[in-house]
Amino acid sequence: MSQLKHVTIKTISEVTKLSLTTVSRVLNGSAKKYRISDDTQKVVLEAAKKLNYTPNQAAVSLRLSRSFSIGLVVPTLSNPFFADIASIVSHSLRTKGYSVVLMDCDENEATEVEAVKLLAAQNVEGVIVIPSGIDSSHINILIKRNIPVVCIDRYYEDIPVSYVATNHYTGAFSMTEYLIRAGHTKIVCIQGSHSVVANNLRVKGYKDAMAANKKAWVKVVGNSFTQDNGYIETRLLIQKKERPTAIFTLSDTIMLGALKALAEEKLAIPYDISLVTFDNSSYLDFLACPITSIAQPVNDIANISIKLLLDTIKANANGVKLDQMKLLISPSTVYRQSVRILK
Amino acid sequence: MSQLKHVTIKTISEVTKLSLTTVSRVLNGSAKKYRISDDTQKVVLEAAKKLNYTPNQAAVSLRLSRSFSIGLVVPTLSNPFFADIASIVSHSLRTKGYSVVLMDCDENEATEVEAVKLLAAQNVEGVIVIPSGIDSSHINILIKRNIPVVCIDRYYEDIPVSYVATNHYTGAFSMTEYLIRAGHTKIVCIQGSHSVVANNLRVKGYKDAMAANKKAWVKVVGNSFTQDNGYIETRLLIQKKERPTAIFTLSDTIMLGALKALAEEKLAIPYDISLVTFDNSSYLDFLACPITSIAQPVNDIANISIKLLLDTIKANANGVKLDQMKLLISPSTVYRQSVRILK
DNA sequence: TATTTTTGCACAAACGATGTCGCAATTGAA
DNA sequence: TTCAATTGCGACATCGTTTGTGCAAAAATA
Repeated sequence: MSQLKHVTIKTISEVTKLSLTTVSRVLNGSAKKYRISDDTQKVVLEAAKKLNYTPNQAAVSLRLSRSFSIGLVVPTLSNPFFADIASIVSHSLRTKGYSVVLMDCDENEATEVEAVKLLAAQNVEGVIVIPSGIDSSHINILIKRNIPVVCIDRYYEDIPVSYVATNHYTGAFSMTEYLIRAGHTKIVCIQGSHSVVANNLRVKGYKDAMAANKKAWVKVVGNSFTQDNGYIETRLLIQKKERPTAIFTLSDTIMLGALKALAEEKLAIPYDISLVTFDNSSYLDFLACPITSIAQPVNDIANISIKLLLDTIKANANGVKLDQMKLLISPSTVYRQSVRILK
Repeated sequence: MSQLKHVTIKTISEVTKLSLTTVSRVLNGSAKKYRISDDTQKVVLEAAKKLNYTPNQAAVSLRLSRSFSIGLVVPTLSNPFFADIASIVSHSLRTKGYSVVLMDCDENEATEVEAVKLLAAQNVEGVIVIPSGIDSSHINILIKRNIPVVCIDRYYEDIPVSYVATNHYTGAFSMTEYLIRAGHTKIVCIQGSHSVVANNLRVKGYKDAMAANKKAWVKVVGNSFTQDNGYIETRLLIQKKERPTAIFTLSDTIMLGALKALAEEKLAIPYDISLVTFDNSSYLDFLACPITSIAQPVNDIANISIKLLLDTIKANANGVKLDQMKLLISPSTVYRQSVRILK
């Protein structure tokens, strides 16, 4: 069971009869700075290749006190929105020389606290977090250790971290206005969870748009981002005498439930009732009636977060403290055929 | 700009007037082994707490030559199947003391090779990889470095790594038999990419089931796991004189395309045509007609992979080489209302 | 030829934590 | 009182890198 010994610069040094120093300098690219001759460089490089050398990152990290890694904290990757962000973050950061330590928190706040502590102990150089909950105290662990943080989709009043999010408010506002311009007056909003800031902003956008257009028929129902919620609320809505002319579901999950309820009652979209939603899942195009939806700017959010984090890290390294940034990215609306034009 | 100095065991040693050795022993739990008195322990622990000490992982790694981290290589998290696996892997491994380094390869083989190299350099203790491509040479980098590997969903003939996958063959076979038992004879299979092993196994399952039941009308069309592919092939199929009675799409993406084509031609499921698929996305329940589907055993696959990897790591540490395992997990079928019973 | 300058490389000290040895002081036995 | 055993802790080397400093030999200048 020949335990194959690790190849280190020492190995190479012995093989090439050159000092550790020289080998190190060639291998980490500072050869010209220290005037290592081309011949010597060639010798080292060849030996390294032949021995299949890779530097020991732990040693490098220790010496340089840099980890070359960044933490990514997400509520759960089962949510496509978070998964898409994770996807972009992961391979974008890799091209910039960082590896990504993933922490899936299973939508559990306590788990998130643990995750953050672990990341702090690992000396990650920065953290992108999509918070699962309300509390912010764990983020302070990172702040105290001077680790740059960028939040996605949730804003903390009390701590100075940058954040970037969809502009839920304007998204919902403009979608509601679109319905109003199409002649709808009885527009119902089926919301998700009250404890989610994004939800409340969307609701506010809807309400403000209704108010701005002097619509009296303002109605918000529901309480969770689930298909069941959408199904139940829709069933209740359509069996009333005064049926809404349009339903605005605040997520695609809710929308699916609504769809099922409508199908059961043989109500056709958009003839019998109009339906719009938030999220723009890829399957919307392929439903019996393609559904008009607000699309979260996933790419922008991910890329801006990365840039923000990297800038903060760089500034930090130079002793500069960057101002907190609060970025709201406007979502786009994807118009399909689920809204009936009433006027 | 008071650069707050890192708190190390040295700091604690100075504060407590105890030696580095003693502090270290208390802090890493080997106090009783070295007979450190309770008083001393208390002193150290309190100092550590007050100073908010966390061990430097790089130093620990270097010293112990362990990284406490495991690599996870996925084609892309935009695919919910991979995202779900990543989700489970991430928080399950965390509870076992490992952190997960995520490598999203954007479905690009070259990127995957780079990702694997990076993981090797980081001395991860093991790697779970869902390969993007056919080639296996990069996996050898890990093998050579004695890093345990478990593959998901793809089997390499030429290298001794364990793998676990859905039993695509039996899944497709039994679904096809179900259609046959329901009286269907003209069953078309719309496949995904030929270069994906999973696809070919599913196709084989379909063909074998048809052959086993002496059905002459065997027909496989299509060439990619996309909605467009499903749409185009379905349009072609339904305008022929001899229209199939059932369509078996090999992924939900393909299914969505088929659905669109059927809706455009006002063909109702299951009255005019039956439709079954592979993947079981959560929205299948909420389509106009809920679609019968094969569900990949995501949880089992993820958990078994983890167990396999951890076992291999443990065995490796003891100098034992575990046998390669090849596990095929049978998928389940979720029966909904998209199949018409013809007899 | 003598002196300065440049070229090419090596020594040694870190980074933070762990583990092997060893030594003093305390306790117990004789 | 004496010697052995036990208790409680510290000095030091080490893991694999990087880097400031130093010092020969070669080249350039005088």
